[in-house]
Amino acid sequence: MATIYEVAELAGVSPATVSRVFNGTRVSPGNAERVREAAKKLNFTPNRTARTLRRQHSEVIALVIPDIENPYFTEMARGVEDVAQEAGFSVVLCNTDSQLAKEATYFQIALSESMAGVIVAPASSRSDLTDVIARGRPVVTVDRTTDFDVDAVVMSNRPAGRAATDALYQAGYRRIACITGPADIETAYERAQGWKDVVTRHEMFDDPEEYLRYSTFGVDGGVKVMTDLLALPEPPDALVAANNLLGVGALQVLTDRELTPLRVGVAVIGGLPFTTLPPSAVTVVRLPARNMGVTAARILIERIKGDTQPARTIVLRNQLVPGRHRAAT
Amino acid sequence: MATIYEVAELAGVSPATVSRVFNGTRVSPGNAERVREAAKKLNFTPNRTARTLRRQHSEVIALVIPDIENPYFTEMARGVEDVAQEAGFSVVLCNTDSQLAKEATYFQIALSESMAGVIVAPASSRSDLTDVIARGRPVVTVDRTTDFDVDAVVMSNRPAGRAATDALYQAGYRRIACITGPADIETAYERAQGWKDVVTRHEMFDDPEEYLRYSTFGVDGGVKVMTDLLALPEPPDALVAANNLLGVGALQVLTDRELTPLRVGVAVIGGLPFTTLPPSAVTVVRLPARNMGVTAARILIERIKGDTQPARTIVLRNQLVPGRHRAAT
DNA sequence: ACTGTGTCAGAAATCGATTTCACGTTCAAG
DNA sequence: CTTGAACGTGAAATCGATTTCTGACACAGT
Repeated sequence: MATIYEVAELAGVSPATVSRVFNGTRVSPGNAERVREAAKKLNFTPNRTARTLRRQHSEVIALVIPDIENPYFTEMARGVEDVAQEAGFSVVLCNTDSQLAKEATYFQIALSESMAGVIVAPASSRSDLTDVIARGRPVVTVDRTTDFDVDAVVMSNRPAGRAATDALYQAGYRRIACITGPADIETAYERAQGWKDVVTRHEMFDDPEEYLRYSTFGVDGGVKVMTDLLALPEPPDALVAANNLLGVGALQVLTDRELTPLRVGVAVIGGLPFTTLPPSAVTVVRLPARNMGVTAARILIERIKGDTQPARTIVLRNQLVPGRHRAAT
Repeated sequence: MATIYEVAELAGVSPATVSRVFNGTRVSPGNAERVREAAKKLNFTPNRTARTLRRQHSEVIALVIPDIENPYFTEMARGVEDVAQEAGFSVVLCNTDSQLAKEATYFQIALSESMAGVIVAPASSRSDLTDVIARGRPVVTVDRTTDFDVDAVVMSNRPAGRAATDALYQAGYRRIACITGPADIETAYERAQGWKDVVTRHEMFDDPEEYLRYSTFGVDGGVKVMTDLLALPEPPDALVAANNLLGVGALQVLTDRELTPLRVGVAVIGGLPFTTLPPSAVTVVRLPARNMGVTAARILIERIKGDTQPARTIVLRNQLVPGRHRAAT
C-alpha cells in the first residue's frame, strides 16, 4: 500500500498537503486535484494505524456482549452497526461468554487500540469500567446498568415481567411459574420481580419462591428448570420465561411431552428466535433489541463527538403480543 | 495509560530495555524486575497502535461474514474465536450483509489497520481478494471457495444435498422439492446439485427444475418459496431446505397450514436453530460449523506464523440425523 | 597481559500519518 | 501606499512502540 509520502512525491507537494486533502482542510483546487489523481494512481488508502497513533483515537467502536450466539444480542448488534456505519465508524464485536476476565481483557484491548468508544452489555453487576472511564473513553451500557456514571439503554424489565404474567392470568391460568437467569444479572432479577408483583397481587401461591427458578440464560437452563417444575407435586399450569433462550428450552420440554401450547401456557420475554410455532401459541413480550442498539450507538457517537451532558438512562418500551391460549381450568 | 518512556524513567533504564522486557529478549534479571515493578505501579499496557505501526501487523484477525444473525455463522465464529484467543489473537467480527461493497470496505479496513489475517465467508463468487493477497496478508475462506489461490475450509455440500434427499426417499416420499439460495452462491448451487443427483436417479419428475427453487438464504425466502410450491398443481410431498433459515421459513408455512411434520416430510441441511420441534420431526444433515471455524483459524494462524505450503482446500464431513417421518402414500 | 567472544543496554532511526508553526502571497480596507 | 487579515504551503515535531547499531564491560583462553 502506498504511503502519503509517495503520493506527495508524485503530486509534487508536501505530505502535509496530501493529508489536508484527505481531511477536509482547505487546499488550492489545483493541488487538490493533483493529489487525488496521484492517490488514485497509487491506489492509496491512509494507514489507519498511523492516523490512530497520532490522533489518539480510531474510528472503531467496541461492542462487548456476553453471548454472540444469542439472537437478542446479534439483533442489537445490527442496530449498532447500521448507525455506526452511517457515521463512518466500524464495529468490532467482542464476545465475553459472560466471563468477567474476558470482558476485562476486551476493555484493555479497546484501550490499547485507542478505540473511539465502547458499548457493553455488562457480564455481571461486577463488571469494571474503571479503566475505560479513567482513560476518558465514552461508554454506553446496554441491556443492563452499572454503578458507574455512564449512559445506559435498557429495557423496561419489571413491566415486561408484569405484562407477561398478566397476560397469562387474563387467559385464565392460575398457577404461573417463572424461569429467570442468574440472580446477579439485573434483567433476570427485575423480570422476576415483575412476575412476583402479579402473583402476589393475586395471592396465587402460598410460597411463590417455589415457583420462581433461577438458572443460566441459556437453552440448557430452560430445559433443566422446566423439567424440575413439571416434577413438582403441583406443577404449574403456565410459565413466564425471562428471556428467549429459556423460552426455547422450556418449550422443548413441553413439546416433547406434548403439553404445549394447549395444556401449559407460555409467555416469553424477548421473543422466540427462528420459531416454527404459530404466533398464537405463545405470548411474547417483544423487546426492541435492534432499537436498543440504535439508541446506544447514537448516544455513543454523540459522546465521541464531544457531547458532555450528564449521563442518562434510557428505558425502552416493550410490546405485548398475546397468544391465543386459554387455560383448561 | 502510561507509556514505555514513563516506565523507563521510573525503572531507571532506557525505553528499549522496557520494550525488551515485554518482548522476551534477554535482559538482566535485576533490570527486568525493576521494569516489571514500575510497569505494575503505573498500570502500564503497551500501546497496540504504536506496536502495530512499527511491526506492520497487529494481533487482530478479521472475520468477515455475510450475516451475523445467522446462527450458522455465529457458531462458526465461536470456533474461530476460541482458537484465536488461545493463540493470543483477538477476533473482529465484520458483517457484510452479503453485499460486495461492504465486504470490500472491510477488506480495506483490515489492510489499513494492518490486521494479521482474514477469515472470510465470501459474499459471492465475485468477492475480490486481490488487494488482501497482494499485501501479503494470509487469507482463509470458509464455507465457500473462490478462484483465488488461498486456503479454504468448506462443507461437503453436494453429498449433503444427496444425503438429505436420500433420507426422504428412504422414508417413502416420492415428490421431493428443493429450496436453495442464490444460484451464484456455491453452497446453494452444490446442495441443489446433490438433490438433483437423487431425483434424477429415481426419475422422480418429468421436469425437476419446477421443483427446484432458488431464493435468498433467509427465513423470508423460505416462506415465500414454500408458499409457491404448495400452490403447484401437484405439490411436493417432501422438501429439502438447503440451509437452516430456509428450513425455518418452510416449516413456518407448513406449521401454519398444519401440514407438518406428518403430511410433508422435511429435511434441512445445517440444522434448525433454537427449534422447539421434537428431533424426530425433521431430518437434519448436520454441518460442523464450529469445526469449520476452528479449522480455518488454525490454518490462518499457521500462515501468520510463516507457513508457506501450497494452499489447501479442506472438506468437512457432514452427519445425517434422520427424522422418524414416514410418507403417507 | 592481550585478544576474542558474549552479553547487556542505550541512542537513535523507524513505522505513516496529523498538526503546529512560521512564512510568503494575495487582496481588501483605510 | 500601507496595514493586516486570510489563505495556502512546507518543514518539522509528534504519537508510542520496536529494532538496529554501537559501545561498554566481563570473562575465558592463550
